[in-house]
Formats: sequence, structure tokens, C-alpha cells
Amino acid sequence: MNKQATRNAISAAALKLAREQGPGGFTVDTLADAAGVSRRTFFNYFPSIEAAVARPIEEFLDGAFSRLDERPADEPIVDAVMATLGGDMGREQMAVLCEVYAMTEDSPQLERMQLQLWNSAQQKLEDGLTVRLGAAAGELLVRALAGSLVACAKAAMRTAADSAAGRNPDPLSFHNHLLESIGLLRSGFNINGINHDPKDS
Amino acid sequence: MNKQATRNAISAAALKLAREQGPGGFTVDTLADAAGVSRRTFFNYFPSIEAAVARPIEEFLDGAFSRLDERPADEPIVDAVMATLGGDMGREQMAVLCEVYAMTEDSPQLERMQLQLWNSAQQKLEDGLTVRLGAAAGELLVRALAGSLVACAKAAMRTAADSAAGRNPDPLSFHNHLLESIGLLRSGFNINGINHDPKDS
DNA sequence: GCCAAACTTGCACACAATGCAAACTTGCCC
DNA sequence: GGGCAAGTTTGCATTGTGTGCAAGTTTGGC
Repeated sequence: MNKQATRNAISAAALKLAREQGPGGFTVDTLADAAGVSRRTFFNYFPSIEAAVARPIEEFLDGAFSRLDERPADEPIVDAVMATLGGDMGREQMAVLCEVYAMTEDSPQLERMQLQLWNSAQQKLEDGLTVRLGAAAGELLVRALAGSLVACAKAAMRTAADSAAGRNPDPLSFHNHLLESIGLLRSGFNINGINHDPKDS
Repeated sequence: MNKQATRNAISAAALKLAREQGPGGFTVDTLADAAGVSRRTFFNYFPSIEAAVARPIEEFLDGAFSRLDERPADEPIVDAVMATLGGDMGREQMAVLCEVYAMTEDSPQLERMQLQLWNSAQQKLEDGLTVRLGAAAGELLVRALAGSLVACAKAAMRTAADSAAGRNPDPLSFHNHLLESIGLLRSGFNINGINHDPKDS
């Protein structure tokens, strides 16, 4: 069996079981069985059940953020992020992403796993930003900006997942939310405008 | 033994061992021994070694973000966050926070644990923001803003930890970095100013 | 058909985590 | 100061995780 095929078989089985029994509702043995491999082989591919379940997220983030290098160097960062993250994505993929994202509620393990994935995406973004911004930008700026951008993406994803709760994987929802949240970030969240003491005006 | 005292004994022992052998460099049995309790008792207090090691972070974040409720309702959010997060903190505590934060390098487990702690801090912040901003603010805004603020705090912490690497727990470093990164956030990171095509100017 | 490389498997082992019921400790009331 | 009740600790048993290792099995090229 091809290595890639095995990997797919495992993560597919993991997703299936997670749907049926909830993430964390089954053991590695069960999963290995369902995927048609031995327990040992499972561990050759994934270090934990959660890693297998979260693979769609990992692939999405990996794909998106490594496409960042291919963007023109003089493109404003925000546009580059929009282009890579918000790029073409099938209804299918979007649905899975939202689904897995939503499973976080039921499994702290899965939640941590996803947090880690987003975190390593942020690190990739920091690398990209460092290159783009050059010496002009301090470490602090790079980190805060990367973190904020990722936070916007997460917010967009979460909100998209919420609206898709009643089974409606709207593929554009994420894209629009992403656009909106990054717009907010761009304007400093109108921080100076909102929540001022009423007597100000 | 008082419950609180046991808790402290355990997390103190955990910190000590983590310093000596690295996080993840020892087993629960060792830790339980060092803390003077049984293995079973350890698990009555913490679900994992990492949770015990990361307790200082947890306490810091819990403390900071629950103080958020006590801030005047008409205070601008950013100021409130600065006041709660950047508030009084001893050299001692700062040093420990940086130390634990830095240990993430050596232990994915510990890294995930801390990510989760920051994440639940973000959720507290979201609740606070929802109250403060009222219906005027959509979910997306609240999430993106909370995420960005937390990202700034993390960036400040990380940068403070970096400068403290050569043993220099500078207590103000974090506060200043926090101030700076939130200033950046406020101005939308000058996104429209930096990294434009050179020919623009 | 054979060989080497790639891949899978079983086994053994150390450790994590939790339920349960039996101990032990503490403070307090009479 | 005996004894009760609540709070706390412990041992034991059990199930599951994750990894090294060495022996299998498959695959493709020659």
C-alpha cells in the first residue's frame, strides 16, 4: 500500500469514527481496525488519534501558509494573507474544516492539537513576515502582527463554523469573514471609536 | 495537609524538576515522590505533569483576566487590558513566567498546555468584550479583537522571555512590550504604511 | 525468479490516567 | 478523651497510550 494512501485511509477512518462516536470516543485499536492497519502502523503515521482527526486542518494551514512564499514580494502582507488563506477552497473542504473545528467542544485533546496547528502556522507566517518586512520590523512587531492575523483567521473560521452548524457549509462565508476581520485589524478595530465614555461625544 | 498547600507543594516540585531535568524529563512517580505525595494524589490535583508545570501561567492569566470585570465599564478596552495584564507583578513572578514560557521549546506537551491556557484566557476576554461592547459588536469583531489582544500579550511575553534568556528577568520589559504591541494594534500595525511597493513613495 | 528497499506487524515494555473502596487526618461537639 | 463527620490521602486494579526492536511481508527493478 502506498504511503500516502495509508495515511489517507487512516485519517479518513479517524474522521468517520469521530463523527459517529465523537472525538475521543474511541481507542487507537478501534481506529486501526477501521482503517485496516495494525495498531503499530497507526503510530507510524500519527502520534495520536487527535493528530489523525485534525489532519484536514493541518493540510489546509500548511498549504495556505507555504503558498505565502510564492506571492510577489512587494504585495502588501495583508493582501498576501488574504490570497493564500482565502484562496480557492471547495465546499467540501470547507465543510470538513468547520466540522473538525467544531469538534473542539467535545475534546480538550483535539482542541490542544488544533491550537498547536494554528500556532505553527503563525510561526510560518512570522518567518514570511520577517523576510517581507526586513530589518525595518522588530521581532515584537512581527510576532504581534502574525498573531493578530492568525487570530483574525481563526475568528473567521470559528464564525464560519458557527453558521455552518445547521448544516450549511457555505464556502464563501469564511472568505467574507476573513475579509471583514482583516479589515477590522487594518483599522485598529476602531479602538479609538468604540466604547469611549458616552460623554465624549 | 491543606488542599492548597498540597497543590503548591506539587507545582513547586514540578517546577524544580522541570528546571533540573527539563519538562518531560521525568515521570509522574518521580514528581509525586519529590512532592511527598502518592502518585494517586498527584492525579487528584493535576491531570498531567504539564498542567502542574504550567500552573504559574494559569494563575497569572486567570488572575489578570478575571480582574477585567472590576474595571470601570466605560474604560476603553485596551486600557482595561493594559491595566489588568500589565498590572503589578513582582520580578519573581515575571521570572517564573518567562522561564516556564521558554520551556515550550523542549516539550510539545507543555507547549500545547500553554496554548490552551492562553486560549481560555482569550475566551474570558471575549466574554468581557461582549459585555463591554454590547450589541454594537458582532461576534466576529469580538473574537478577532480578543484574539489580537491576546496575540499582542503573547508576543510581549515571548519577547520578554527572549531578553530574559541570559538571566535578566526585567519586570518592566513585559509591560513595555505589551504597551508597544498594543500601540501597534491600535494603529492597525501601520499596515497601510509598511511594505508598500517602493515606487509608491 | 531474485534481491533490495520500502513498508507492515507483533511483542514487550514503561508510563499515563481514572474508578473504587479502604484507610487516615482533622476539627469539633458532647 | 471518645467518637463522629467531613475532608483528604492512598493502594490497587484496570484500561489505554506511545515507542523501540526485530522479524515479517510486499513491491518494483533487474
